[in-house]
Amino acid sequence: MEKQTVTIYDVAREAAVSMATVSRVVNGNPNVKPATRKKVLAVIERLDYRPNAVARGLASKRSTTVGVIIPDVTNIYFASLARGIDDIAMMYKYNIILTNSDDAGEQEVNVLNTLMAKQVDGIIFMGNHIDDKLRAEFKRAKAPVVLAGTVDPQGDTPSVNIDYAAAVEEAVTALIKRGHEKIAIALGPLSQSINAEYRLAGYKRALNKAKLPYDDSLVYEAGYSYDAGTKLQPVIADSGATAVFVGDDEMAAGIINASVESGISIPDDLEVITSNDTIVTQITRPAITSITQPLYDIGAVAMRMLTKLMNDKELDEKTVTLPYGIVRRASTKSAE
Amino acid sequence: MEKQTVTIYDVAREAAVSMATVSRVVNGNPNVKPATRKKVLAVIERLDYRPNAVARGLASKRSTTVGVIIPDVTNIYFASLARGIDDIAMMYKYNIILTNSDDAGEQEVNVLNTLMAKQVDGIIFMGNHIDDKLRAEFKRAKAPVVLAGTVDPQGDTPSVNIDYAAAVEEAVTALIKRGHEKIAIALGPLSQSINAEYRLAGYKRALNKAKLPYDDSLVYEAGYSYDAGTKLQPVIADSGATAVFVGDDEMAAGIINASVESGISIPDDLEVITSNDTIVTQITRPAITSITQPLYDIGAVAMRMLTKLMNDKELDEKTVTLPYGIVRRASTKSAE
DNA sequence: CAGTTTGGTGTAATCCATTGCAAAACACTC
DNA sequence: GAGTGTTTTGCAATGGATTACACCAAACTG
Repeated sequence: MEKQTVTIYDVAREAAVSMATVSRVVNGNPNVKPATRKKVLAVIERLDYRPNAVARGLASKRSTTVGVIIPDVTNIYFASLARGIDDIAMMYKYNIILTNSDDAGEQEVNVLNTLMAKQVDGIIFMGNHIDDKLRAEFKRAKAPVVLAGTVDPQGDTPSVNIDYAAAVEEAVTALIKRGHEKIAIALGPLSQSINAEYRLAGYKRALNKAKLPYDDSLVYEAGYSYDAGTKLQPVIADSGATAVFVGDDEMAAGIINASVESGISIPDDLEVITSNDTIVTQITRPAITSITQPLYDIGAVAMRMLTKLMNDKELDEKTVTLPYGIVRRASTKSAE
Repeated sequence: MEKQTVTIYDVAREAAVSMATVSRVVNGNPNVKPATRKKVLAVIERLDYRPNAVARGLASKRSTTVGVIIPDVTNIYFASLARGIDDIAMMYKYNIILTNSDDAGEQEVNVLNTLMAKQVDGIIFMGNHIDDKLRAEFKRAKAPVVLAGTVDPQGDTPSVNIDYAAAVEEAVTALIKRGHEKIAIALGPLSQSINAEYRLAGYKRALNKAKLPYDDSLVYEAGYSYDAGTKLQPVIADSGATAVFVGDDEMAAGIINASVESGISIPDDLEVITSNDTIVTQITRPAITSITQPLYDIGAVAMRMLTKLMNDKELDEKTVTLPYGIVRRASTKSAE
């Protein structure tokens, strides 16, 4: 017993009007006589008619669907952006096709092509690195692309971010002011521009302004995970650094716990500042001082921009920079 | 300068064959002479033709898209399931339309209807409670539905879970064996069957078997969040309970931190066991003993079941129960 | 009151593929 | 070379909407 589908044609017949009129009623086109509208709506109600979005998409060339590429949904940072994206998308009646890319270039390109095949009206891309191949794909795409929480040093693609370099600079400068001279920095892969070209640059700038020497051996590269942090901690301890800036909250949590366990007092022996202000920063003991970012808003603003682009409107600014802050918790000493 | 689209018709013309043949080549239909196939593939390559998935969906009545309803992507528990779902979906060439429901019945129904309008081939539903309204919608849907990490006490809908009641019973029994007589239980809303009909039932069973009295006032209802945990902690402390089972990891983290801060020693004064073994359980100090669940697999198995249903195959079992475990960490004393 | 707008509705083309059926092409057999 | 059986291929219907265009009727204009 196949579940049969009610089509616009059925409605037209029952209501004794043409398909065009039914379509107008469904789409809220004002050029329909109120009496006709009422009659059609009654039939729609009676037959429980629901427009087929696929057919609609084919005819109108708009799928009211946007593609979202995310490195990993289980990463709280990106998941928070995704939440902002979805909420705004829903507000504008768009749906989200969400796909994990694992930050892998090849996979990103693949996914992008699948999304284009599905005729998404736009794409929001999240990732840690944009390379030429990706840029080329973005150009090739018929749909607009917006980057969320993702930097493209070349700035071709519209994007929403905070000023990572300035945030790191401010955080590190605060450490310097408290007298630290050996400040380590633990980041994700330096092959990713967010780390190499923004965070590290901010760190260098802070050192520079304070006329402190930049020392390669205080720069650490690790994975974005708790375990990576615990493994990295002894190395940092050996370096003699008295403070560390960390590029990922889970990594920072790993460093904190491993430090405490090996008898290092935080913040007395080592001050720690991290980057994303996720819930993790409140759970550790001591809790972690962090750069704060409007995560939800980064996603939300990116989606708002995308809706504009999808409707062929101009963007006020192509590269949006939202404000960041720094929230002090117990992993750093109070400023004097 | 409109970006023009290459259609199957263009390919057919250029290759001097019919659309049907092109379609066969694209879909890997074996009834094509190798020479023809090669010729068509060459043209496809040259024109950079990519099939329009929407048109394909309309003609074939399959969208190769599945809907996924999730309470909140930023919840690590559900996000982990989603990751399993997406990986398997991708393996079977399906895409995921992901939508947040906030666990709100009305929103869930809405979203379900939108997904059906988009002609998804199947739906994976995650949530904390299934009511009659939802069950009715599931029946009405033309596409199969599978529940992931979500119980339906009536068991109409295929689902993948662990045996929550047994897990809680085992955890609480272990506490009882260590001599606890006043064991509190902190859960999410009791209006949700996972809490009222499974976790609480397991708790009662454990007490029952040990002939301990069941005391209403040791049952706490709170939100699934860190803050809810910190707020709940003083109440638990006042109850005189010497151990507590918690239904959510973030809530447990809140209870732990608030306890430690108010001078309560964990596990000496209060033992804590939680439910989901997310990364949070490793980050707190003490780390939290937890029921372990194969989160990724719950999602993955659910998606596998859905692919079977979408291809009209029979399910071996409709209600799949995956194994759980209990991992001891520092928030409980070692068993003697 | 003829002439022009405007409003409401229908006709039919279009969107881009899939697919059942029929025909053509080819290979064999006797 | 006719007859039979397979492969290949094409024709054309189909899926369920949107939308340009045409048309008629009602309302307005001077």
